[in-house]
Amino acid sequence: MTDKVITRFAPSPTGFLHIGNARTALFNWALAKSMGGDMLLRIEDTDHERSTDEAIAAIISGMDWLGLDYAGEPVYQSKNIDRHTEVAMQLLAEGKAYKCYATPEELTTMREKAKAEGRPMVYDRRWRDRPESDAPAGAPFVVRIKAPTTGEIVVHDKVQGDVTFKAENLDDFVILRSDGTPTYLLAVVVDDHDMGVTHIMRGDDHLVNSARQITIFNAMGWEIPVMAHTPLIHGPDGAKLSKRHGALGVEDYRRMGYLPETIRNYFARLGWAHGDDEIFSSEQFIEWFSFAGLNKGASRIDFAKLENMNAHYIKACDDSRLYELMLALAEELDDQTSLAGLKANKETVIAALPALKTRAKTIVELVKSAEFIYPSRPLQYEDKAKAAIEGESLDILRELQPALERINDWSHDGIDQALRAFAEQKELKFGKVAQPLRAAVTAKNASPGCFDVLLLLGKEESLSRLSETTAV
RNA sequence: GCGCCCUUCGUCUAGUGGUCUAGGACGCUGCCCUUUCACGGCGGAAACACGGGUUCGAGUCCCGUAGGGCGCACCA
Repeated sequence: MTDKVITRFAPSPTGFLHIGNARTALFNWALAKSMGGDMLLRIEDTDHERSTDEAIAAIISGMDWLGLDYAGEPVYQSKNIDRHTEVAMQLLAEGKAYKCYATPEELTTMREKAKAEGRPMVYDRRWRDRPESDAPAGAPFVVRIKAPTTGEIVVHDKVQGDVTFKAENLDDFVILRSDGTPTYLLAVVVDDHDMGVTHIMRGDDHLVNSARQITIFNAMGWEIPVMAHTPLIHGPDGAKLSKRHGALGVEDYRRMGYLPETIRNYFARLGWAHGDDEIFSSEQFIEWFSFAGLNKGASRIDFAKLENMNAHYIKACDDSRLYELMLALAEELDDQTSLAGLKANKETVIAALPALKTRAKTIVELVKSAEFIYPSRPLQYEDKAKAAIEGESLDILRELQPALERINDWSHDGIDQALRAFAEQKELKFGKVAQPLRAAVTAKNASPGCFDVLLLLGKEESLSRLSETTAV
């Protein structure tokens, strides 16, 4: 039991589940699963200003959508504040931390001076060894930890290797604010320890934090968990992922029509590799996951590749599930027209899916491609479709109409034979007949093949649309 | 500015001193298939940031330079 691997995902609820955090969760999840352990979820909600119930719900639903499960109930950091404070007091009592009465102004001056002298901007420990009697009576104070003043702190990182920081560059950071509340640095260490976390994997923007937190682990005499800092993901332009890149939250990806398995596979592959494997299941990912496969440098999101992978998973997806996904998306995007059309034509849509699947990169595109099944009447022709049914093509369609009406066997073969016979009789290339017919019936310039479409719509509907077209 | 880290095709990456005239994937592109759009099949262009070492031999090890990233709060 004591050997069981425990990882944790610890997002702060600030609006949505950030895709970068989601990937961190994915890695933690895979790590835990691969070692027969569990991943825990901890909501870092100590910043009341920014934490909302909606944000917490977004994180949980995002995890759920991605299929990332965690053991037990989410832990809310805000509920452990008393415990964090208790630890701070213990450190204070043991002389491993001290009260600092430096004012904000003093700290600002300190930073400016350090900057001017080209030194790291660290607190100069002016209260570290001053006697309590020097304390200004009744003045506010913060509690700072006594960090090592000499030597070095080494983060033994499973991804980055040993990263060394000189003690002089890491100051005595605050663990308890002047209002008595614990800081993030303290809270995380206490929670990680109390939750029995054995492996901490987080973005490498936390590397310096880890060095500081090691100080707390040591001061408390707690075992330091295995640490791993994963590279960050950047936008297509190489800059830090931000709003202007468009898709930040996992919900954005869902709304853009990506499948959860695509997101899992793509983001697992981003910054991590198992040889040349590109497409793999979550089971394989878990089986293959190891720190060794992680890269050190940041990587950029490539939406073209993401789309390609999504197209792959759409093709592989079961038709009835795809239909449900289409419904859910139409609902989420409040696309009432599609929602009604999809619901009213469930059988036809599902029957059309095998042909539609190969043409869609996203569920959004898939929904759009199904529109020909339930078009508004009179038909609204897309420009290119209109061009395909003008002039001689319109004449051909008019002559074709009776030929189609005579078809008794409305099957793939039956339609095939009739159309080819018609083309041969008129001495037309087959495309001269099929292409206008397809455009006339779907009102689109891109759709499944002619036979597929006629078959899906049925004889009556097909002829109805055709006569509407030729009646112009 | 200070600290830490990173650097193979446009992008994601394989590569752990010889098998690298550097492999795969996406994208781009040529051809084939074809009733549109796609799918699919077969090809092509495309990279070891630069400069020094070490070594019989370097994409792989070391140093420097350049470029990039992250961090530098009584925020998390």
